[in-house]
Amino acid sequence: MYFCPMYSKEIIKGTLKPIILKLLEQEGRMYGYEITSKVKVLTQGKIQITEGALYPLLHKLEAEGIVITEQENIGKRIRKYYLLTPEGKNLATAAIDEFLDFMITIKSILDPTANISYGNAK
Amino acid sequence: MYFCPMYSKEIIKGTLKPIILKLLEQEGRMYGYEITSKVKVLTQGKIQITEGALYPLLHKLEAEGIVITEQENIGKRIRKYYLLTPEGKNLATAAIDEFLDFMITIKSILDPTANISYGNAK
DNA sequence: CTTAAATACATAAGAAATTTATGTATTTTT
DNA sequence: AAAAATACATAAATTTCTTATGTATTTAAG
Repeated sequence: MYFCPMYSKEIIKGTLKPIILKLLEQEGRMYGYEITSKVKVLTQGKIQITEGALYPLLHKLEAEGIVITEQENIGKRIRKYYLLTPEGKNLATAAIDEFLDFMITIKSILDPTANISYGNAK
Repeated sequence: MYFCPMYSKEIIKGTLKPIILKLLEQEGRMYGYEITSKVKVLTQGKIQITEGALYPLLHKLEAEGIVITEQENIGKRIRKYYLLTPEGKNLATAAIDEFLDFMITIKSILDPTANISYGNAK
């Protein structure tokens, strides 16, 4: 039985950052591998963040002061937790709100019927 | 009074193709400039497709057999209409469905509360 | 017990999508 | 008469992500 294929690659463009910021906002702190597995579970395998996309983005967010890191030793392995800075929290809220708003806009084009509302508008 | 700013650039990545395919499916045929203005109006200026993104994409869709063109002379100006081929219509339907599905998935992460449904699920 | 899979990080080369900039020319509005 | 809108187009640069590769530890499976 086959179900839940991954989305085509182009479609995910631009969504990684909001996803990561949302998860960090929600969970307080997360490490890289944890983010990929969490997203995989949450999306039933439909979104699989690649390491080549994740780690450079996390490093960039750190360089920009959006996140800070805490290292922990798990046995002989290193685990690097990422946390939002106060500035990062503001940015996260803004980025998530913008993305949700954006999705309403896109949906109004791609699925116009869904936009007809009678009294239960936002 | 200021409202309706444009979305940040990153956010729009990956949405151009589904938008164009949807509009062509809906309108039957459209020319490039018409697509940009229609999208601008539909989104209250929040999405402004740049020509540098639009035209190369339309040419690519043509090269791939997803659309065909019809030229018309408006005075001394040329207007190039784009139409979906039968193959393009199938692709359009698939791409739009995938995108709508993708948005449900993303929304379940970015706005988990919106996902709690009691009996009115799709 | 030893091999494969999972955990956990990282980076570099290349592809793809888009922005920014630039160009040409006509038509309409101010 | 000039500015803005219409209408196309392309090229260079940037951003974002994929693919590929690398290292090393820990757990599960055969």
